[in-house]
Amino acid sequence: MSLTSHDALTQKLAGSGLRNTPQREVVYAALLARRDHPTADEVYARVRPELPGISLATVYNCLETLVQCELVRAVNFERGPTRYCPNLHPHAHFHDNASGATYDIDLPADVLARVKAILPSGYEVEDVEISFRGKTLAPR
Amino acid sequence: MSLTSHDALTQKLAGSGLRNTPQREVVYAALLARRDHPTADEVYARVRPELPGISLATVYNCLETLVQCELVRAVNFERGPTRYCPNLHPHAHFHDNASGATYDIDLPADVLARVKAILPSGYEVEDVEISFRGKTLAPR
DNA sequence: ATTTCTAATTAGAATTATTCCAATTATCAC
DNA sequence: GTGATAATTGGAATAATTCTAATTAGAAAT
Repeated sequence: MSLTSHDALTQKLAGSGLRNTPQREVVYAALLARRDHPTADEVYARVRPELPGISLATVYNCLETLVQCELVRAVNFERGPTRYCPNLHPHAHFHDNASGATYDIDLPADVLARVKAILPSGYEVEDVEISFRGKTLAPR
Repeated sequence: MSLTSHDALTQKLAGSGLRNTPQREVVYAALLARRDHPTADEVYARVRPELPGISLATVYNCLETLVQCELVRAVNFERGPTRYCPNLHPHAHFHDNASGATYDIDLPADVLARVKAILPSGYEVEDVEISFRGKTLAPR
């Protein structure tokens, strides 16, 4: 992990009164290294070579912590396992039926605004999730 | 269940080469009767008085069948159990953090079109899901 | 440096929602 | 009615996640 993302992590954690740890570092680094929306199991497999003693429970804990301090987004698609995404820009997700892959789709601010505007008054939105399902024609 | 929804069900099922059954009838009727996005367990509880011998597995089967023939939508929110919705108009969902309730939010065609338009070419969309999370101010 | 306090991690058990399976029952076409 | 197929059933199995109690590590205070 680069110095800046290490610092960003430490700082964000401190902001929530949490410590940085080797486990949180490698989990976050794994998400940054391959942004293919891995599951907790996949993250576990990727960090074990780096930190062989880490447990799956800790991977779950670290991922949850990263979601809490808003460095990572949890992505759910139908009944599949939760996937994790370090992309903090507003974006939607596209799930390829055939391959099971998940792609980030940039979400322009004006479209996001239009979507939020469909809510009647009295609904106070904290989070919006937009996901597509379909097939992709060319390799991405 | 009204005569027309009975017929609609029988016809839709026939269209997919499937039979209508007492189990499918009561499950569909339960969804139409209370449109509060029940889980499979909740549907099971609601149909048992009507059809005491029905099994939970059958409730799951019926719900899946109804989703397949497009009379019902399956709604997933984060890691919660799947909920079921007989509203076929294009709509989004709003999840109230406090109560856990799910509300349908009408989705105008132009907004849906704008959302679909964020996809680059090469992405062929089959389904869009938009969900909000937040709190509601007044009782709905 | 040691103690102390709390946070974080760990291994494994438990839970939840769902799916699978093999056996029975119901229905349709003939 | 008979045979073929679809649907249902109860219970076992599964997958992902969460919980729990015990241990370890780190920071702060002495």
